[in-house]
Amino acid sequence: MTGDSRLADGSKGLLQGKDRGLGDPLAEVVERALSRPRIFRNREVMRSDYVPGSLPHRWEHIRRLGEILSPALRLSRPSNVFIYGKTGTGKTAVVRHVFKRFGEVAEREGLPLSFAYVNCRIAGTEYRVLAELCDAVGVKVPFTGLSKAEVFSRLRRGLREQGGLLVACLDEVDALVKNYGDNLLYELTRVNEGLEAGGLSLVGVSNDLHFKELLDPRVLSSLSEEELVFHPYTAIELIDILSERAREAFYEGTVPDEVIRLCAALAAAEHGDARRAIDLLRVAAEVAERRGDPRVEERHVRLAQSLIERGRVFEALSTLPLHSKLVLASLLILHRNGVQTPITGVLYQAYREVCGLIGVEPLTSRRVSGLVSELSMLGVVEGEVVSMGRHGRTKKLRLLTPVEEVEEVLAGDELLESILEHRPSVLREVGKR
DNA sequence: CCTCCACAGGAAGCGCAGGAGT
DNA sequence: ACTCCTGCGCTTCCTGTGGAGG
Repeated sequence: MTGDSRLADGSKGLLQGKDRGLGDPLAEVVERALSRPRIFRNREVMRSDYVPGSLPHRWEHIRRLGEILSPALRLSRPSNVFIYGKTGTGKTAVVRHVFKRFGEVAEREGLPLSFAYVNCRIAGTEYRVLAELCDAVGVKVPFTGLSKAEVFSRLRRGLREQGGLLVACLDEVDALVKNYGDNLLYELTRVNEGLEAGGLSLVGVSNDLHFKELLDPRVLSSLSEEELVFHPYTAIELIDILSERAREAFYEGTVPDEVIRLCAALAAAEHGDARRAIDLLRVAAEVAERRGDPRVEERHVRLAQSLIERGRVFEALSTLPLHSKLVLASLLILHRNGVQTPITGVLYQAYREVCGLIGVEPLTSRRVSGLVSELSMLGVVEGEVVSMGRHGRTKKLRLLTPVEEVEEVLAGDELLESILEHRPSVLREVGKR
């Protein structure tokens, strides 16, 4: 994910010493690794998918969710719950915490009760969400090949035959609904009809506060029989969270309070995202450890901040499909030639030329405009719709990512590297205006 | 005030891949 | 071998629109 150690390494540094040639190239690395002052006691604790034993400042939410779901322990179907709040406010952690505890109880008491956690954005499609739910009730379905209706009826049958309860958390449901509409949710909220014993309870989780507006009123009322709202953490709360993690993750005295306060303050400034705060502290500690410094300091945090940012950009850009890269390359070429904010038409022409240079069939303008929107959702470019009167209505595009970073990514690709020096003929027309 | 440009962006549908069932 | 299903990337066709210039 963001700022992982591969990126934090700075691969350039690794290459520089490669030809010294004498002896065992690993000897020094091994020695340094063993002798270096250690900062991490337990790295796991700082990972983003770690479920902590206690969640500071979320006791109330845990208790509420526990109360709502508690009928499950008596094998009666709990109300559906809808949870919303921004990223990194502890929604997922709270749900997982409650699921884990209840799961333990169910197992101890031998209750026919199971808990499923599905991240809809990662699952990606309605089919895969359904497949994961099936999996949770012990029904095996193939990756693909069945109609959704078939998978759905198998889920139903599974629930009926098992006669138990399934409490399913659909994390990031907004992603599902935005792409596929609320059909699946509607079906799922109705799955209990005609089941005498057992059934399905849903815990919907969304980052998007306006998500409710996308839902059919019937789905909404059934999904949010209960509601929980998570507010962003304040800087003070983040300090507690980080301190608690730090106590487990690091050796004593290696992470001073002011470092924690800095990480908390930086993350609080960006919507109180606890995950960001934890990532920042983790990467800062990794930087310090790699440099052989005995403790984490402010400069490590600053460095971590830029590493995470660059890592995110690099990751996002280098995994882009070919034509998105070509669009980006076109934008870069125009930028290099002094056109910082080209309009759609100019970009598309430059793109077609670029395609011609490397012998790739260009996509239609409609598709390219879609790619541009994707890039702008990634925060790589910015598009502002402007009206130029007689000259129509179009979009002014601008690179948001620093040029050098885009160059770095594109230059890594042989095919693209060769076109970056191109001087598009569109420029002449642009010059005329 | 009206026109009309140069697109934005929605809707629908196509062809293909990957896979299941028969 | 054949049919049927979904997802995906894409094209085609379309309607909508802010405002400079007439």
